[in-house]
Amino acid sequence: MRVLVVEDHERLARALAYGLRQEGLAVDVALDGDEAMAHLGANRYDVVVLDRDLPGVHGDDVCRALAAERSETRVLMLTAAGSVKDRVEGLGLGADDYLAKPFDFAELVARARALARRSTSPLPPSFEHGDLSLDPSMRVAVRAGRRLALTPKEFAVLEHLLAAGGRPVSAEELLERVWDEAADPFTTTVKATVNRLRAKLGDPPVIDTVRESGYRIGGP
Amino acid sequence: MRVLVVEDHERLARALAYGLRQEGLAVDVALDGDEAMAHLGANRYDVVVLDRDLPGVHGDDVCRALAAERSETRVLMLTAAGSVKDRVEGLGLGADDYLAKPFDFAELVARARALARRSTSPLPPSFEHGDLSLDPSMRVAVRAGRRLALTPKEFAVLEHLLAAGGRPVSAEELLERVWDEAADPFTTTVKATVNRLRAKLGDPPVIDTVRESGYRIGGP
DNA sequence: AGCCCTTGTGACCTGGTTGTGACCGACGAC
DNA sequence: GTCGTCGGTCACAACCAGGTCACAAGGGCT
Repeated sequence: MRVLVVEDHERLARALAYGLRQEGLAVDVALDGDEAMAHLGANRYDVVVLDRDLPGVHGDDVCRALAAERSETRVLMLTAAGSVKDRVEGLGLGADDYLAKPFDFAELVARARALARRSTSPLPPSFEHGDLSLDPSMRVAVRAGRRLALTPKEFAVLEHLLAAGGRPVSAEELLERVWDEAADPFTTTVKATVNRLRAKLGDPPVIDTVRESGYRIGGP
Repeated sequence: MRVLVVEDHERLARALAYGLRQEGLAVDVALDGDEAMAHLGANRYDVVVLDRDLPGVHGDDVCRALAAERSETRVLMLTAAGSVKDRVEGLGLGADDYLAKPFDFAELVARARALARRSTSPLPPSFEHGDLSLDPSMRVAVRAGRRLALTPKEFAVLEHLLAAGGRPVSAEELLERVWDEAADPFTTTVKATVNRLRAKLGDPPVIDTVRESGYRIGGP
């Protein structure tokens, strides 16, 4: 677990770093806002312990910057002022937690740990093929930089073809996967849908036909 | 944003629920630990405001149970005792934040919001999208320099769509997150609310419809 | 009490999506 | 070359997800 301590009082900064290291955390120190920004640009931290009153770039601005780039890094803000108003303000800025000086050191550690505990987010799968990309979770398909307006069926068919990764997919398989169990194998539905899909995909062609076997995504 | 209030003093529970609803949150109430577990099993909450002293299943146990199943739900613990020792203990149990009675209501709300923000993904305290900006903590939405008069439900829906960051959000998901348990899944409520929201947002359109997938914030 | 704002509700409308069959065109077998 | 088969193309109609609207219940505020 990696922590950045941002605190302009050098004495306090050292004490914090020492204490946190004793707890088994990896700690870097920044003595002002600019230094903090530099560290944050260079490394990935789980938690930033951030003094609000800083020379140079203000603590609030560091906080805002992190929020603006949707960083994974959590912010635990420290402040001299302990009034309720300040606390609410700090949380409003995008801080994830707030501690007023003077604080108990055990509490600081406990809070830092609580913040770091769940800071991971899984990446959704998406497909790329040449100038075509498709993101199922976003429900977005892009060809050559242009967003495609695909209908649900078209999107689902394209998704399956991409997921097959070049393997030919038969009409029966598509019927089974994309359509529901009421699928009538003797209709021309798949043909029609693929036809419309191809039209929307434009040139050069993406979907090849393999006679007797079905459709597949063409070579790059 | 969906919240479960667990508090055995009915009077306080009602007051909390009322106040949080005023803030535009969807609130359910449980009056003891067993009720709490039942609610937690049935629904997905962003935050649980949890009294520590409870009849039946103790607050600490509710907390442990959530921690054990690595739930996404954040716990904001309330306690009569305000000593530092208690606070550390609470955090150690898996609570994400801790508030001693008597507490300031504005702070409770701010902390609940901050916790909820963490639970979905690390989100900035405010959203910007084109000429639209929205600040949840201030409950202010602005389009093209003009402040929008949004109702609580409209605001919450817009907030969720912005928080989803372009991912389509289904009507079910919105019902689940913005409305509380009293919501009837077979009604046209979401449609109507989105309709009114669109009208207030004006042109050009901000909310796209993705057929069979839901609504999403449109392209930049 | 009376007013107004918010929200829920159902009826109705609408346009895109999809299924369908007729027809066409390409390719391979002989 | 001729034929047969498979796949492509097209226009059309039905369907249904979603949009719109008016109204009413509920609750807060004066």
